[in-house]
Amino acid sequence: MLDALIPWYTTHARDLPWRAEDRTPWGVLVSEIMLQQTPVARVEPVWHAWVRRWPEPADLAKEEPGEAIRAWGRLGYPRRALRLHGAARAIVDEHDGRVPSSYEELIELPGIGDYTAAAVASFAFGHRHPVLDTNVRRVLARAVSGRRYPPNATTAAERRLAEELLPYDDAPTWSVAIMELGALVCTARAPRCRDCPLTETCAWRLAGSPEHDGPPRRGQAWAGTDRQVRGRLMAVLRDADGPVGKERLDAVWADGVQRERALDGLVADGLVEPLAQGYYRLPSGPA
DNA sequence: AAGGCGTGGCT
DNA sequence: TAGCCAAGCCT
Repeated sequence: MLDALIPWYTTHARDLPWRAEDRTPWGVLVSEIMLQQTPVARVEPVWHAWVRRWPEPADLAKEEPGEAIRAWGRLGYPRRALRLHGAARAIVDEHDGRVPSSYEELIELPGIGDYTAAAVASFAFGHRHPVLDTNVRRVLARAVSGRRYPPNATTAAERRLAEELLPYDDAPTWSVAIMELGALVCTARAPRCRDCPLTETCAWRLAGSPEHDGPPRRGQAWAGTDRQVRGRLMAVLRDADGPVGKERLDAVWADGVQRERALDGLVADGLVEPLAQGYYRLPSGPA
């Protein structure tokens, strides 16, 4: 089933740098972390700058964590930068500076969960692991299960299906192909079924493209949340050369209770380092 | 296991 | 316009 995926991929794949012939495991790992919840177009320039500046895990491991956060720029979810820095240090300390190749070792690294461990093991090392990201889940929901969207949380049935479908011959190419189809054609909001190589056998199409049934899909509040305040605080610290006085942080949000809560949260998360005299900076410390 | 966690483009 | 959405992870 889904035999048309790889032929479609060979003619429609985007030319992305972390897929190039000369890709490195470190470059693949960096790309996968950056791509967590962040679109390709925003990742690409930051990825180039990152791997040029830190070509090996050891290069990043020597830096302060704050430098990683600053280089992360506006990709969002800056905890990922902190965890990537932590992963680089763990790779140096525990793996002789080389990105480990096994799923079991990869998933032990900070910021690497099931998806990213499977993706790096597959795309950097050619191993066979089901790569179950949001694109794959959506394509399988439609093409196989006849539903517009997959369940909110990944189910055992989805894992079983992904494992059953994954070929033993060149699993990584199959995985990147189904991901690419989800990203370019079988998109969430307005799928381009006319351009889809699976359209004639797609269970969702054959069922008449029914609307989503099941519990509503969870949205993410933004305006007025602590996340918005945290984002503003981090922007000030990122754009500053050195320590920042409290009064400059106080200027980003009027509600003092919420502002303090957000700042405390950033400190607790290790994203901000408090200094004496009411000054703050991006973290210099070990973690 | 449900919710927190950034950012910006697209419809 | 205001949501919706983007290669998730962690607790």
